[in-house]
Amino acid sequence: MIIGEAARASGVSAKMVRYYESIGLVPAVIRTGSGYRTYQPAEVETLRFIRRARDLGLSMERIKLLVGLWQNRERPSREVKRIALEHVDELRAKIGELTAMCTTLEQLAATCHGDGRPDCPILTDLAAGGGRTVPAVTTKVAV
Amino acid sequence: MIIGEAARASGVSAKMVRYYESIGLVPAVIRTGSGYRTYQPAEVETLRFIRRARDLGLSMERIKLLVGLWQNRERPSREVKRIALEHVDELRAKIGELTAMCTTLEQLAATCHGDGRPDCPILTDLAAGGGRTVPAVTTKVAV
DNA sequence: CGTGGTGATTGCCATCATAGGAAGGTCAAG
DNA sequence: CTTGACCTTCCTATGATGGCAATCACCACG
Repeated sequence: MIIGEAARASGVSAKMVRYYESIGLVPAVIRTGSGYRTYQPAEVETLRFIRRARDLGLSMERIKLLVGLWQNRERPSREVKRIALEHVDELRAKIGELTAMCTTLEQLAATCHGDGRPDCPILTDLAAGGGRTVPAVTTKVAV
Repeated sequence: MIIGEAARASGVSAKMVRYYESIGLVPAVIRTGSGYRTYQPAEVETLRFIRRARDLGLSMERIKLLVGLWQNRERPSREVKRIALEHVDELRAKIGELTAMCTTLEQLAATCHGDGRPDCPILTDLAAGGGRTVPAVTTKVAV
């Protein structure tokens, strides 16, 4: 299989396949005489694994760990679970942040009549400081 | 006021103040003879406005619109409300995505015994395809 | 055997908002 | 005058991906 076929079979774009190889997430594969990358079923499966992990919002760093654990038959499941739960914690934190923002904005919007008149509590609040906004604690979870 | 003072007074870093100027979010300010940017109270207030909008997770694009509306005394509050509600919709969508990911991962983690044994349903599921994962619909809301 | 079309290769640029640093100029206090 | 804090511009990096361009490889058809 060459890269386009492996891409279709795994759901990872050819571009991303090369990128994953360049950052060492997957090892370099065997090339044909003319330089085309060739993929074995096991390598396609790894790509699919990575794709699903990304769909769950895991960072490259954690996916790297998981791929390593996945390919090691001796791994303790404790490790895998720990990584998964760390990610769950981050997801929850992020959800909390977004929810707080959403709530604040909804409240502001609710008090804005939203017609042709210029006075607007949303702008007033942004200008004055609205002490109830939650500062954005930037985390790494971005999907 | 020079940039460091304006930064402290507004909560926006000096670095970001220059960046906002470079992208046209705020107009260029008057310089001293030696090239230092000088800030008037009104300009500091604008920076504070921007900072609060960012704390609510608004994109630069929307903040640009809001700053324009804020400085226009004739604006219809309808416009402001529309922008705010668009952002609320995006926040809700993002929260939904993250929640789905979180739920999936929590369920997987719950079925993993997490001890020294190597068998792990989390890895099994990632490898096999776990049809209940929600594909990551990338939106622009990232805080 | 030539040619056309599809797909591979590498490499560079862009995103978005922010952080860090280097190299050099400016200013106020000691 | 020196020191140190501050300013200036420019460059680089982040994370994951998309896009573009030049060049090359392959297959099928005439």
